[in-house]
Amino acid sequence: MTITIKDVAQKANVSIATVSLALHDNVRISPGTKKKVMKVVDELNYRPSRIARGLVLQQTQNIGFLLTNDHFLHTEPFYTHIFLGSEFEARDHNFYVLLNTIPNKFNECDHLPRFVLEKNVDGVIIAGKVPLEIVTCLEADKIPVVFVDFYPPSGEYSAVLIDNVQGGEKATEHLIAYGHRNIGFIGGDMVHPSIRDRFQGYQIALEKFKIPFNMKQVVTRESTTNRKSGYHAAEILLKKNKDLTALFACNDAMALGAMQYIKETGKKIPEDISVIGFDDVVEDLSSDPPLSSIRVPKVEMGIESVRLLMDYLSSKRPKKVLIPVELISRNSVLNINGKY
Amino acid sequence: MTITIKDVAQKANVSIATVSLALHDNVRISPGTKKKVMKVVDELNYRPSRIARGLVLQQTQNIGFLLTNDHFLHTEPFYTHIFLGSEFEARDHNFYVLLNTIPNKFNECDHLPRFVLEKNVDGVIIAGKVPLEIVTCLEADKIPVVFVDFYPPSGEYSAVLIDNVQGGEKATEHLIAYGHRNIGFIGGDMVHPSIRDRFQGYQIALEKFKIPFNMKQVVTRESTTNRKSGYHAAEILLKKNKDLTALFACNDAMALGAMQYIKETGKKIPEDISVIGFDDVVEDLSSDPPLSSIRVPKVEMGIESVRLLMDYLSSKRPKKVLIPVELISRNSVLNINGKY
DNA sequence: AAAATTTAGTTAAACGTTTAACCTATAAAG
DNA sequence: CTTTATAGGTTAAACGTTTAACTAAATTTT
Repeated sequence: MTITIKDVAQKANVSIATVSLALHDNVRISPGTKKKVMKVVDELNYRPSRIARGLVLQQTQNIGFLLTNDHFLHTEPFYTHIFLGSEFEARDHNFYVLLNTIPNKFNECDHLPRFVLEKNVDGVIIAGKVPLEIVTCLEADKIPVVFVDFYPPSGEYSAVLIDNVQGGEKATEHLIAYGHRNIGFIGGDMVHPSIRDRFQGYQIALEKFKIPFNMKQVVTRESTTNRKSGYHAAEILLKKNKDLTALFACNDAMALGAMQYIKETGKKIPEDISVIGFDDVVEDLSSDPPLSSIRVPKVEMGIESVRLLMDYLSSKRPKKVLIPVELISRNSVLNINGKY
Repeated sequence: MTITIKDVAQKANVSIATVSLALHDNVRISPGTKKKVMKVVDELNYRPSRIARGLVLQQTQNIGFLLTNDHFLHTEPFYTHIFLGSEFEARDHNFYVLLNTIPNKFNECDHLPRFVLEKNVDGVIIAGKVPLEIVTCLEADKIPVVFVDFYPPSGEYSAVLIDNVQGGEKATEHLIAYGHRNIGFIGGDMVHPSIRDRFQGYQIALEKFKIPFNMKQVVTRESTTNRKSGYHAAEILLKKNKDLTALFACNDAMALGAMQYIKETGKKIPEDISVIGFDDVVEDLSSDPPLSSIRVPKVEMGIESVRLLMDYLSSKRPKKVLIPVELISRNSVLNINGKY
């Protein structure tokens, strides 16, 4: 029913080889025949079957996109935006992106995503932290891999990483520029490298402006990085440090939790305490006041990850890209210069 | 390099046909040979190539998932959860889901998603409202289609739809059960059938409890359904109706906007005004107070949409499914029975 | 015991491409 | 005028499956 290269060949009165070569702009085909073929292609609205193509070319033109279930469901819209970015860029390279979430725990290579088992992808993008076993399994199968927002502790891979240190600096420097000198840091699970890097950025910024670093102004013992732990951390911090004028939370969820605690104690944001977050996932109008944050260009990260994969596919050389971040100034930070 | 059916056949000392038949549990193959083949399959870790399979079977085992750019980027996490549900179910049927966002405006069939042009899907799931032109184009290509959370004005299709009328009823009845008699309705773009249905549910509930319907307590003229229009609608409603004790917003975004307006006028939620939303996309802790809402089982909708597509693929008969919704009672609605 | 049926496999065609190897006519070189 | 090169195609094999049609041996039926 669906029209194939045969139909085109027949109607154009040439062999199917000629059609194929014409479509690939081969020099062997004269301009005249090329035009003739193209006309028929247009008339019949012919498109090569990607499946047949894939079979003979031994390539799938598919990219696997891997993240854990939790990351897909609960860290909206962070990873979904990265995914979408990868879709955009993949389209330009005529690739499809096959999403596959994996369980948070991973035991055996048997449970690798289908597209890996069935050799249905030319490469895989891994977004966020995943069980290391899966990396080992992919390694064994020699599947090209690009990591996004995560880098395994050992090995040499292509990766798209957020410049978290720079982000931590920018956030802290923004507070400093607005006159703040007693700045609390709300960190979560310090095992996660992003959090560590943001913390490092915080320290670098303090040092740069000769502000003494005080371990009392830092909470790094929360085991999670959600709203609840932000609330809890703010409580600890503000009870212990009466002189804090600003808080830097290492993600927006924690910042929201901190804001909630601050409000519940009857204090005003930003008049009494300024708050800045990280990730910029809180939509513009959905916190009160709108939360200043560090924007991470998620779609761009997805785009970049596909580029790195394409690059690796041809060069076989891993490459790392650091994605710069941007300060988004809204109304949760008060300029207190000259006030105290 | 990658092992094929030939390798298995060779090592098991049978023909490739035998391997294939054994893998499909064909009766022609004796249990002994079957076992022998399976052993080799296991040893070599063989998996049939889905591409070769697709070519001979003339089926892709792919499902296209279509939504507009806007829906993917701005209506988080609604459609992404539906998408994930479809991925789950597709996996069980050994299908892949190819996501493709389309621009909000659509001109010509040339710009159909690649997977349609290249005949790379056996069917398409369309989530949310899309330009009607695209439906026409798909119709012309005779591609099986399942709609989710949208139904085109004409034609007979498989569809997974939210029981919005029921939802409107449940929300309104909840308010009524809690003693509210003056209930405002915040609707958005009434062109969208979901909104109309939710409004209808509101009316049905009022009627059921013999509460007079008052057009003054209703805003249906907002052109969008976001936070901002919720804010605006609440303003109109509360200025006009001093006796309102509760608001039913036809989605959570508008509910949040309404809450913001209420708070800004110095009133308390739920003490002064109760608010209930719809969709339950606001995460448990991220509004203050936590917003009561009507939960829509998004993942289940995705699952159901794949089931309908599978069903259609074998039966060629369109089928519609109404998805029931659930009241999620949190703290934005006050029980005022006996208070007035 | 011959014929018919059943069992358990094999052979080969088909799916729709790509492309190396081959062919034929024409142009250029010797 | 013969040989060689070039231009512009065509033929056929290959990719990895599935499956209809075939076959040979074993078993059952007559």
